[in-house]
Amino acid sequence: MMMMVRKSKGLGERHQKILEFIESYQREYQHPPSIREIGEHCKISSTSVVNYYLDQLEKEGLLERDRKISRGMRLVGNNNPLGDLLRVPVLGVIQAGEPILVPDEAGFTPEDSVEIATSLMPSKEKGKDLFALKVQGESMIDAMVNDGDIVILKPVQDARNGEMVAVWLNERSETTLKYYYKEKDGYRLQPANPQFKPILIKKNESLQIKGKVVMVIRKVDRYN
DNA sequence: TAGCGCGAAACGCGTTACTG
DNA sequence: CAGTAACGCGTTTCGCGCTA
Repeated sequence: MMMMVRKSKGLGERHQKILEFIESYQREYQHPPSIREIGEHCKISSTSVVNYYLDQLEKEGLLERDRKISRGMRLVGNNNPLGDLLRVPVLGVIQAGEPILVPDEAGFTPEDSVEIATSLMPSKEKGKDLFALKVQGESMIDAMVNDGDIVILKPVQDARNGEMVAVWLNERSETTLKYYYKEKDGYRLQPANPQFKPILIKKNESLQIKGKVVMVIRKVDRYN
């Protein structure tokens, strides 16, 4: 006998509508909608039904849910052509110009986070506990790192010469973003902007590498 | 009859706002 | 400043109508 019933796979009208709504809501508000908001928009009067559909979408692999957190849902699959997003915490601001004092003893203050598509990442860095810093200053301008950009870093203790790193200068209580070179009598922190002089660290001063830059998110100023 | 699609309402829990 | 009321939100339970 013929049936017009939905197959167990495949999406019904409401599934589609919910997905579209989540997507557009997310674009507008930068976070997912609540169950009640979905219901309201999709003409579903009961939260249990929305939950019911979200469960199904999750089973279909179109949605990920985190039940610990309210609004804990995320679209996956073809809805995001770039692939999964990785949330990277922005731990604070780092100087790429003259190094300056930083507010707390850890060197960084938690602030915000950015999402980057894993498909854009160097594959070896995936899954590491990366962190991000907002760049202030222009000493790395020739390395395509500008004031206001965000750099993604991998936490490391050592770096090879020529790598761009975030370092903590113990004796000076300062952080800075520079190219790293180890030399006979200490370290040289080289800016990429010829207008800035390298910072020379003598052997008796200590320096702590916080991480090396694996990716740069450029800020494009469209207002001038 | 069993299972699905759906709705109403109660419930639980964390956060925010108010108040003495 | 503690106590509590209000709120936002997700989860659970129950029940109804339909159909295979």
